[in-house]
Amino acid sequence: MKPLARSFFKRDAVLCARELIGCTLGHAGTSGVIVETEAYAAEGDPACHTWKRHGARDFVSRNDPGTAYVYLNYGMHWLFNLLVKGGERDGFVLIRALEPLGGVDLMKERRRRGEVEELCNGPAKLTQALGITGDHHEVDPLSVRGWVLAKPAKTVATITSTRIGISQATDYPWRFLMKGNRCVSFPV
DNA sequence: GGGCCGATTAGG
DNA sequence: CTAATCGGCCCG
Repeated sequence: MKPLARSFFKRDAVLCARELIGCTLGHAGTSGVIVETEAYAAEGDPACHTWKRHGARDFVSRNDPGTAYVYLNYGMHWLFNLLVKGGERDGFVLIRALEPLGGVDLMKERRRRGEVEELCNGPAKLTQALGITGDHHEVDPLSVRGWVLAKPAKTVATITSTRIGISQATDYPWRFLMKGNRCVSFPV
């Protein structure tokens, strides 16, 4: 397990989303293996925030690759993305599910419920379990203390499907899951 | 300023 | 199936 380099986020956003499967994400005493992601492209993707929001476009131009893009959805759920920039396609990778690894008791405390496999099997569940909020918007996990972002020793088998929970560009095959993992949000 | 909508979740 | 709950966007 090696820490991800800045260059990991300096390439095609869709490729990056696929390669994040199997990587470890950690924050504030908790960590998990990334088992589900989705890619959103800064250009030409109606489902990406950059399509409508000036603020999102500004975020892309202002920040370095690897920076966290955290936003509030439905007025109550924080969703965690990583900025990909400087490669073929700029964009974001939404982290949608983790397999809990470390600090499981702390996760349960923060979530106040759940079987281990339901602690992080959704984009808003995992931010709650890892203690990620709007305070972490625009922070850089690659250089800020308390964060872990690391690569697995071996490559993992992934499954590709269309993105879920959106109403625009529903046919893009930009959702990635770890093959056979039970901690994904909605199994294919 | 008002109305609408959403990359979701838990509970009935 | 729906309520919860609020920032950003589009009007006007």
